[in-house]
Amino acid sequence: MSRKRNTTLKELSKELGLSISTVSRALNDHPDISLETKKKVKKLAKQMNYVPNLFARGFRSRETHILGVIVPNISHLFTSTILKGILDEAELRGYRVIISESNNEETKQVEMLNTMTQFGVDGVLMSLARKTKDVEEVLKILNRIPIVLFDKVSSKIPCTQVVINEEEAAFNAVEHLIELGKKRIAIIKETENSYNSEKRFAGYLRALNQYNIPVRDKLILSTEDISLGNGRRLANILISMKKRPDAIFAITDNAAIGAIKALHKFNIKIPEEIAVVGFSNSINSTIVSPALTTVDQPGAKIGRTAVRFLIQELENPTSDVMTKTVEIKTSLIVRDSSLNA
Amino acid sequence: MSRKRNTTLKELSKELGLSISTVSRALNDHPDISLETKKKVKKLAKQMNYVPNLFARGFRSRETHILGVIVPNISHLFTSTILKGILDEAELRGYRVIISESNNEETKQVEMLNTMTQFGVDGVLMSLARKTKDVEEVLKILNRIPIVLFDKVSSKIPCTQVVINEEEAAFNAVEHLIELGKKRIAIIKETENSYNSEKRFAGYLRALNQYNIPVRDKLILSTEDISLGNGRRLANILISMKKRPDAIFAITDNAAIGAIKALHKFNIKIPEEIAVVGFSNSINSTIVSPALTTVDQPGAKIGRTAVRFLIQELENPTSDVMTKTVEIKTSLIVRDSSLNA
DNA sequence: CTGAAAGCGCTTACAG
DNA sequence: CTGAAAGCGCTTACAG
Repeated sequence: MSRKRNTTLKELSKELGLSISTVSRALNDHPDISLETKKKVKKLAKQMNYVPNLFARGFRSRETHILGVIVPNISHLFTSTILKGILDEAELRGYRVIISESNNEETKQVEMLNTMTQFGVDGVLMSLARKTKDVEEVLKILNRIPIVLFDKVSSKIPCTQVVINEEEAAFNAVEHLIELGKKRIAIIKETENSYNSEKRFAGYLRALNQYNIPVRDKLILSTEDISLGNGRRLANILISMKKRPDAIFAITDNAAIGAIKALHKFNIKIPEEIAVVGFSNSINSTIVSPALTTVDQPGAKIGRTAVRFLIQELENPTSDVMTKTVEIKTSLIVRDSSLNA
Repeated sequence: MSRKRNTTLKELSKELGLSISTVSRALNDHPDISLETKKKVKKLAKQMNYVPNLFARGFRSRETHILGVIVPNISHLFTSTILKGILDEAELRGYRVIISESNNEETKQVEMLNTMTQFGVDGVLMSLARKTKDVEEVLKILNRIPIVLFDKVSSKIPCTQVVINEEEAAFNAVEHLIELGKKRIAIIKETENSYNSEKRFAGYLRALNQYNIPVRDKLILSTEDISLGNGRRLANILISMKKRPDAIFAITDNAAIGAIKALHKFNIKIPEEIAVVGFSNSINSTIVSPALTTVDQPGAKIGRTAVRFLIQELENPTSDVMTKTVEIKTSLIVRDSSLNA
């Protein structure tokens, strides 16, 4: 099938007997051009199905109006919700979005960052790969184009960072358990000191301290990979204790759901004997029974906010280095796993 | 923060005292250039952190190596799994991917298609918006660049289509229920004749016919929006029948899960009294209890296949119009909702 | 083996 | 009000 080539300004100008410049100006509603000419030009343009080659335009102005997005894993519900927000907001503002995955590999992340700049993206939105240690390469790119980090961020990279109020969210979750009368509140967190895990743990500690509840090391469990399986495994450890906890705060929904499954096996009543709270408000949290109390993270809002800050930076290049951290508010969704305790 | 501009060939050539052409050729390993020159050039290029401007390159060759992707909704797990496959395969073959959403609106779909061509994407991968009726505009675009459809497709668009074996998958699911000894098998499907719903319904009918089981209109329920809530609602109708069905085949997991929740409320034993089978193998299907028997759709494979066909078409533009339909095999995952019945 | 020049499609300062 | 020309960064046929 032979493809039609796109109509160009040249073709239009030849057809009209006008210069390319005039045609270009007419289409862009330049004030110099007479109304009559504009009409004529626009009419033919429509007829010949003219679409401007944005590539050529961007090439000249050194602006592509393309934003790069790098995330660890696109098929994570929370991530794709953020992406939705990014797409919406970008489109609204006339930007296109190129998305790629780092698969949580630091080398891949740097590689993607490099090809993105090669492609001439105007800026990059990025959620860091797990265990990103060496930020040298990222800083190099940051010298060339603006970057805005979201969700998985790092204080080692001086740029705008959009996150949820992790610490406060965790505090609220644990406070909720305390208000329920729970005293022995276990936490399931990550071994590695990821930004998110650390903050949520800090919130947990602050809540206990504020309510004068002793922090018990035995009730603080960690796992490398905070999955459903590991949630189940760690919950089993908690269940086997002589003095069981009366609540479990897992820093992800999946781990919380694993815990629920484990409690179920042992016929432990949720929330009467042990209440469970998760983090994310994933779809699963409504499917599991009892439905899971969890922290709702407004993904789309995070995405939209990140785009807004990036574009602001792009369109005001004179402003100072942006290094602010923007916190998006979360809310606790109380469901059966911690109700009527 | 003042941004460093990217190094250009011009800068390199000035520094080296060579012409731009020579530098370009050296970097591209043109056989004409002496090894010595190549070494010198490459060394400086690395030193000065030179990255070719792919934009300029693509602009000249009229190939951007960017693929456009349009999906109804990115934050659908199945969709994002397909996207994962698309990203992987595209990257492997040196293509970038621009993603956008149609939000299931036909006008938005056309709009996205237009801006994508404006952007100069080499080709488009698309899953159609629900109820896409007017394919005129799509055909117009198809005259300019190749399109490959996946998942939500339409026979009205003459191009390569990548789908799962919907009909056979549904057949297998229903056959499985029949082999369990079920005789009154209800189906929950979509009102509207979407490609997927129609095919799955056809598979259902074929299975019943093949096993000489009468098709009962009362057991065929439809809903506009095949959601969890509607699954629950329709299941309630089935439950209230004098002669209840002994199995429910819902054409989506969500609807199946809704059905399970409804059965649960009425203390109906699953699968002994009523078995349930879904379609998608979403994460939820393992979270719900009993775990749901469902059809696994290899999303990543669909994505990868679609990319492969598109690129093949791009790189062999001489070949005839491509209109083949590629079917990706699914498999039935049997879980507790239909086990030991 | 290397260079000067044209051209991809567009915009825009400069002339008229 | 309109046009000729330069230029964005690159590749490549044409000369030498």
